[in-house]
Amino acid sequence: MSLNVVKINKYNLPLTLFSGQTFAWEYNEPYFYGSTVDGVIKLKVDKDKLYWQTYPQKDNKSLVEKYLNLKFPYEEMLSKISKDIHIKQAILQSHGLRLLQQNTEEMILSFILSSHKNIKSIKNSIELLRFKYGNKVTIDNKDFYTFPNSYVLSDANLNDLRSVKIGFRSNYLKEAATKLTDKQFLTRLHTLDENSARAELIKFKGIGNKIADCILVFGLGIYTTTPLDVWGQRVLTDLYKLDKKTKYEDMLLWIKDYYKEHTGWAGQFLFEYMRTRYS
DNA sequence: CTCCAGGTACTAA
DNA sequence: TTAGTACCTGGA
Repeated sequence: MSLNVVKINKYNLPLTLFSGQTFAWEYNEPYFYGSTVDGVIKLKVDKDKLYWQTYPQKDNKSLVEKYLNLKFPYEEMLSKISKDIHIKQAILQSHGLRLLQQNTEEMILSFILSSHKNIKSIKNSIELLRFKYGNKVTIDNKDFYTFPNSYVLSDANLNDLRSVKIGFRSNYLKEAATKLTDKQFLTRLHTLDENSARAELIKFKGIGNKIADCILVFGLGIYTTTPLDVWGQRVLTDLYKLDKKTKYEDMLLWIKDYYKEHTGWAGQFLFEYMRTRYS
């Protein structure tokens, strides 16, 4: 199957796909394969050209454009957030890092699995989940499995769900999937402002502050906030000298006030900076 | 064997 | 509102 091509500028694909926003990707030189709920996306970069194809529905340009957030005014944002030495270094170190815009349903379901687990373990569970409940798509003689939709997961037997090694999260996953089968919920979620959307997300069992912010930024494309995990909080205490006892909400208020409408982007750069510096 | 993970729910003050 | 604790499980 032939690949489509689109011009890109300052887009660091590997960094973006493996920066913790998504657990859907694998690299098989020279291709990246992303198994999402909307199908499998295959990508390859050659200088300023991005080659792509989607499966099983071919040539799904809108999916790729949206997922990779290709239309976002990147340079403009960079100049606005370059306010101090820390962020400038972070941008320099991770030039071309982008925020993806992933399917909201997949964001909710996959990030519920992320709590109190390490990245390797999260990836492993999601891979098992796709294998067990997703649709098989064969590309380049290799089998991929899409991320299961909410109907499939809401129907899943709890003991079967547990076999993907998600422990106590299996209840949360099934409950969330059931709620997500109501498509009006998602439609409405997309119309809400940041705080209303967060309030709705936190109603899910298994979603608290941090995961809600992940979904707001990586799924809904709301950039007035950012998830503050352990690394994000370290950014604020170590680089910006906030008191270590500051609560999540207050840390968030601080960084939101500082980076305004581009908080999500700044947070992503700083997170990456901190993670690679101290881990 | 023990410890802990890119958090969250639950309970008691 | 705030602090303390348990949680499935695999990997270090």
